[in-house]
Amino acid sequence: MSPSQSTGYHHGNLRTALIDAATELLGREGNAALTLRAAARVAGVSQAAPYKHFSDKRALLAAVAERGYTELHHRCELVAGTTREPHTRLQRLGEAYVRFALENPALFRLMFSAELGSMADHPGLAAAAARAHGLMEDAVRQLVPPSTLETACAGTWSVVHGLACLLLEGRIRLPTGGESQLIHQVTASFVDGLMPDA
Amino acid sequence: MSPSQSTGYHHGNLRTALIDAATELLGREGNAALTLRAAARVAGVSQAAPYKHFSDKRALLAAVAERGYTELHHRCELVAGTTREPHTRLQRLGEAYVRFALENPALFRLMFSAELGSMADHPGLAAAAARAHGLMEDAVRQLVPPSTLETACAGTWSVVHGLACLLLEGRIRLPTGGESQLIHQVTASFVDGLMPDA
DNA sequence: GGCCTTAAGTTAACGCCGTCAACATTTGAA
DNA sequence: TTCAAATGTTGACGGCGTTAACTTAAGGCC
Repeated sequence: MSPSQSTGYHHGNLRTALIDAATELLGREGNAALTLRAAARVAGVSQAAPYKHFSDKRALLAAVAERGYTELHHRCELVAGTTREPHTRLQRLGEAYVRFALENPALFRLMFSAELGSMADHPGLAAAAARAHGLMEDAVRQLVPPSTLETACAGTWSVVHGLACLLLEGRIRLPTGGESQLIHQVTASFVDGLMPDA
Repeated sequence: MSPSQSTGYHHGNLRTALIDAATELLGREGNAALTLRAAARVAGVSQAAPYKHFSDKRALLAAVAERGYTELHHRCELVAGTTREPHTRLQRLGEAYVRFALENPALFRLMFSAELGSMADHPGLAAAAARAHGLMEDAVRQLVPPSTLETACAGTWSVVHGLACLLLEGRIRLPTGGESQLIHQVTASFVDGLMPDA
């Protein structure tokens, strides 16, 4: 019998079920609909049950965000694994980052929300975020001299993150060619600018 | 007698007082402390009074955000007015943007928060945001050919916005030299990369 | 100056939220 | 088998956004 089977009174795997429920609520109805009570309702337990598995609401949010970082990391790994050439690889990584954000708007917002509090309070979340970030750092390392690595890395992450945020909130007027082309052009021209001399 | 004088029962200028109160709460205690009831308490009126001036909480948030965009625009104007050389001007604009974000973290988050809903619901907010954005667009126009303006503009905004967000949420490990130097280097190297040929 | 519409306040209530204390049930190890 | 610990339940608290119903002050009109 799987550990996720319910036995009537005891749920079996409520922690995971709550993260599932929260993720679903976030994806389907947005951040405002993601409440502890709603997650409990979806999971079919009482309002206070989540407190046996999460110290407070932020702990559940952190678990959802952690799953988001893991998924982002997974997608980036796929892209990195199928692209050898360093410029192209970094550029595709950037595109994958932005695409992930646009496909999971509420989740992406949560992953960078101040609601989560300090990363220090959620070690698992910090680790998952660091793994995702590490992929990009590796790709940058193959393009720039070590002396400029930190700046180049911060710059790369900033462009893709900023582009994701601005598109997500509808702050950028889309040019002819649409979203995909803008993403391609912005990431491509940034990666070109990274090279010491063109 | 100024229109902001209270006459006992009637406040005199409650709308402005509520925006003041909300801005203060946001700055001193953060987003979570910014509630309609708290703003009303600070302004010294009852919990329902704000509804005579704002249709709902989001309308108050939009007014606060609008003020934020106006202040950001003001700061950027000062920088743009005192820097003639186009590269330097754009770079300083970027630095000013990031500095504004770091000095007003909660306000900056609100200005780009999905809580505000669509910009179409808040024309004043949209206009204030467009003015601030326009300054940057002008600076970019002096650096790149018209054919790449849109991409360059999106890229520029993305870097500075992304850098602001990541620093704000403590996601970037600070190199030796600290925040200011990182901001300077990232913006400078991006502006350098903008030029058609170095 | 008195009247009366209306803008701008008030109080009281509704349902929802996060959270906690007190209690109930199930599980598994001694 | 017994009993402690883990995992559930109910019911309550205060705070939130929001609304309805009521009260007060301001300002134009005769």
